[in-house]
Amino acid sequence: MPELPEVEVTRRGLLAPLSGRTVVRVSWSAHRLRGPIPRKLLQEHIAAQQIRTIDRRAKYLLLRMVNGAVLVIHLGMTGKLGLIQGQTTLHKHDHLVLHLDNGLDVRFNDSRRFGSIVVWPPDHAAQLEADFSRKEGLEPFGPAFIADNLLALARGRRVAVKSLLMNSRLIAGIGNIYANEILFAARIAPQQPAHLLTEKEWGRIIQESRRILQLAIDAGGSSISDFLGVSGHPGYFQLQLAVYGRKDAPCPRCGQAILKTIQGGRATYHCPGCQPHVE
DNA sequence: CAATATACCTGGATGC
DNA sequence: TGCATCCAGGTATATT
Repeated sequence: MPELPEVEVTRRGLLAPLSGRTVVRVSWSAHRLRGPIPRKLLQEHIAAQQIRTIDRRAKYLLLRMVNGAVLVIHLGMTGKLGLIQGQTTLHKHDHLVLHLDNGLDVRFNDSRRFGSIVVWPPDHAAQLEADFSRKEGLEPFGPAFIADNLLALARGRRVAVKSLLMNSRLIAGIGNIYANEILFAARIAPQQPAHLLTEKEWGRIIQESRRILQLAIDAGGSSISDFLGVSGHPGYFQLQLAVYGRKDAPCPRCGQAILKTIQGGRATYHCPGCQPHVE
């Protein structure tokens, strides 16, 4: 579910309510997520500790504790973080609860359990973060997200430009919904081999990436099936989607029918009129 | 190395 | 109503 905008909306929703709060207790479900829940590390380094701030890298949230530990949370496909009164009954698929010193809970709910929870202990946090960050791609809002760098990344890669955009080791935060939308806005066919794109075309991808991701953040994210912000409110960017999920509907720009294809195993939407495939 | 397939899960939509 | 089937926003790992 959550791509960069949804993760960022979650971060912004949690930042003020959590900054300076103390996690008095941590509890968890019996299930594993993508990996096992690190019970011991949660107990040792997160319980009874104060939260300093929350950052985002790629689609990961980094809850930084005053003691130097970092709680790393990935929402997977169906993960949500909610802020709720502590006495509320646990819901199905609640897998982690941070009990705060003001009686509120932060609850991580994830039905498909594709999310992940990792703790970096204070002693090793800097090294672990450096190792982690090196494996993640360019941040779309970062200073290195420039045409020269994308041109270099694409050099020699015959893979479709959409697959390159979604490759998290190369570019961070862009998943299937926003890859489709960005390429539509940039008027580039998703199946275009990446190495054929010009510097000018990469420039359009950069500009449209930033514009669309920012619009989506401002709209509270996209609630396609079940994304909710921390207060339980949905996002509204799905109402502005031009191509994603709109097979056979008229293109908002030229009126031609939107095509749905499968590319790299993922549903791909584009307008054959506005995004011509050039060989 | 690059590209594709598969596995991890539940639940909602769809079709019979 | 029930049941089978397909599909879903991500990513790590295996396979070609």
